[in-house]
Amino acid sequence: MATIYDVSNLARVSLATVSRVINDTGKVSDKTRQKVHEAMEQLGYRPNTIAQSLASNRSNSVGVLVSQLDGPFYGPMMREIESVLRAANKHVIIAAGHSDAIQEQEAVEFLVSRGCDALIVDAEMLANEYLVALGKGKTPVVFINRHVEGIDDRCVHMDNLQGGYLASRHVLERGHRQVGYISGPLFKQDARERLAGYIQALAEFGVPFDPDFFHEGDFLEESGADGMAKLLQSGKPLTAVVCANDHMASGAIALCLERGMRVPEDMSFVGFDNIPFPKYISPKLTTVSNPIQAMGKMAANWVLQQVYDAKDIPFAHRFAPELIVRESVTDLNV
Amino acid sequence: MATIYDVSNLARVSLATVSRVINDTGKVSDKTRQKVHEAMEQLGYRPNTIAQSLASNRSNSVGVLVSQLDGPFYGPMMREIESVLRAANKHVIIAAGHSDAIQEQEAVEFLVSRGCDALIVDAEMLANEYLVALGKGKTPVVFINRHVEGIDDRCVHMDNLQGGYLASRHVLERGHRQVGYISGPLFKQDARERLAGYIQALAEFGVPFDPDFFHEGDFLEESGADGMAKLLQSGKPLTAVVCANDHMASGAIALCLERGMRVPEDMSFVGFDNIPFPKYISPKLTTVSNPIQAMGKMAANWVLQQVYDAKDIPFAHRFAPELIVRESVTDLNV
DNA sequence: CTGTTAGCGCTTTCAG
DNA sequence: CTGAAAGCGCTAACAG
Repeated sequence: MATIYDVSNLARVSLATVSRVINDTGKVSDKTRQKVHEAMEQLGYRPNTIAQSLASNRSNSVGVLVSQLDGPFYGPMMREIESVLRAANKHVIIAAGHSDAIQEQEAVEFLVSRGCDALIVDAEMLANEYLVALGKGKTPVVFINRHVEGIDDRCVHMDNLQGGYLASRHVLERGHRQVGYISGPLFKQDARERLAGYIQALAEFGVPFDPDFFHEGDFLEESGADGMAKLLQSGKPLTAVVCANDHMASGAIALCLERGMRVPEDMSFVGFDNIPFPKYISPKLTTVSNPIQAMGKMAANWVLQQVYDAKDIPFAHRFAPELIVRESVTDLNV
Repeated sequence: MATIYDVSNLARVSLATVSRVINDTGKVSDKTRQKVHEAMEQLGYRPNTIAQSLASNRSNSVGVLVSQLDGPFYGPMMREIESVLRAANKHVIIAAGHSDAIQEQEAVEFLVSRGCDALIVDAEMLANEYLVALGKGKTPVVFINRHVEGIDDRCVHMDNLQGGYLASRHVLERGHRQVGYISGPLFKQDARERLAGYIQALAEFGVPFDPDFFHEGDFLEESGADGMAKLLQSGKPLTAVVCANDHMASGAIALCLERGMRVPEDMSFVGFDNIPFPKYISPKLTTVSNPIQAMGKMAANWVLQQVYDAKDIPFAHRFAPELIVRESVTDLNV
């Protein structure tokens, strides 16, 4: 492999000059630049990025921590991040936290110790204090999918409350008054916020919150079924259920269908996240979009801008969800 | 940040000795080792991996090229790869090819030029010749999900023919004789092999291949619907369709349901890949498992073994698919 | 067992 | 505009 030294020899210029044309830094006469380019071409020269990193104290790599690599959620986000960063010729180094605080912390430390220039972190389990400390550390970090007080400017997140509100208002507008809610685990902020949106919508329509219509799940499909079973057990005349994510909605619907109920005729559902389901499932789920891809892109752009001095890109911290009306809510007004 | 030099100072030993205890290479007396460890601890020393890489000519990073980062397919594969490699303290650098030959090639070159110690490549569009050349290059490469003649020993793949055969035999065994096939694009090897399995099964049951019962799709959901429409158009009494992947099966089933047919009563289906569908879809799809996770793990282990001198791990090149019988095939024998 | 000494390939002052 | 030279932090012979 040719080195910068070979190039400088062939082009009859100094190392420094070659380095200058590689990095397009400082002034180099067109003629010299030309010579250097020719020499590089001829030798098939490729800068050794490791050496560059060592000398410049920059790794040109960005660490990304997600909780899961699989699932319909993080893939699209990763896709955007990778796409933006690679276009800028940066590495994307991934690590998975597997929804476990210890693994998440290890992953963060791994990425930091690897000399990542910046981190994009989707921390599901790590405590706020840890994140604040991390945010104050030397390595720039942007948090995705989470809003942490005190480091607001480094958070890219969606308006979960608004999402929960939109979902709930939709069923209320369609005349439902016995509206259940299957929540995510309440130690998670997004779950709390979505629930707050539900409560806000209820209040707006003058519907009291009924504990019998509430279940705290864990965002997994099965807990949707469990929650549904619990809501049904109350014996009260439930007509609709808002679920804090599509997975739980899926589980809840499955349970209803199993018990011979029709959806949405007997029970309406709204999900959350708008994960891609196969087209032939029926009914098609009304849900709330989660702009996860836009957030991924934004986080990557933030890194480009903060760390790699990229041109100005308007930065948005908070992304708005949108209600996606499909077929899983029946209209009681007609 | 403390350097190895600080540690050697504090511990009153030489740089070399510190390096030895870090890498656990060469002989160091317990007492010295102890001193060094204490010094490292005290300074919170973390080796600079960039410098390590430069000096040792190893980046400790493995490049992974997948065609898509999203979708139900590559996530689980990435998960295994990341998990194995991080446990060995190696970087995983990802790049996406987006099912495009040029992007795939660029991604490969990006990863190579980044000094990855090895590559795990899932190349969808790159030509065999390119892969062979790549395999002969300096950077060790393992190919996943593809069998390339001439570099068999570097390929981790599944037995697609057997998979196609299992799927087809299943419907034949259940008495179907008018069996359609919706194929993947035939320029792809896996699509050809799966089709060959179908043809083999037909032959075994003495059923002639009928071009009217064949459609070449592109592995996407929509082409499943298109293909189904075409098969139906022949007017012949089709009773079952084998699809080269679950996505197309999904599209095909959707079309049948839309047209008022019942599945599996009026039309049976077998898919391929066993991607996770929500539980409440009905009927549950009979399909063929794709041991993509096992293959990911195997590829990662191969890298550990070949490049990082890991302990011996039995290596399997070819993984067997399994038929997963669920509810989408009706039994005509009863 | 331990220390000395060259580099790895590149960036970056500092002069000229 | 260009060159010389000093490292970046670490590994790996080679002596001892």
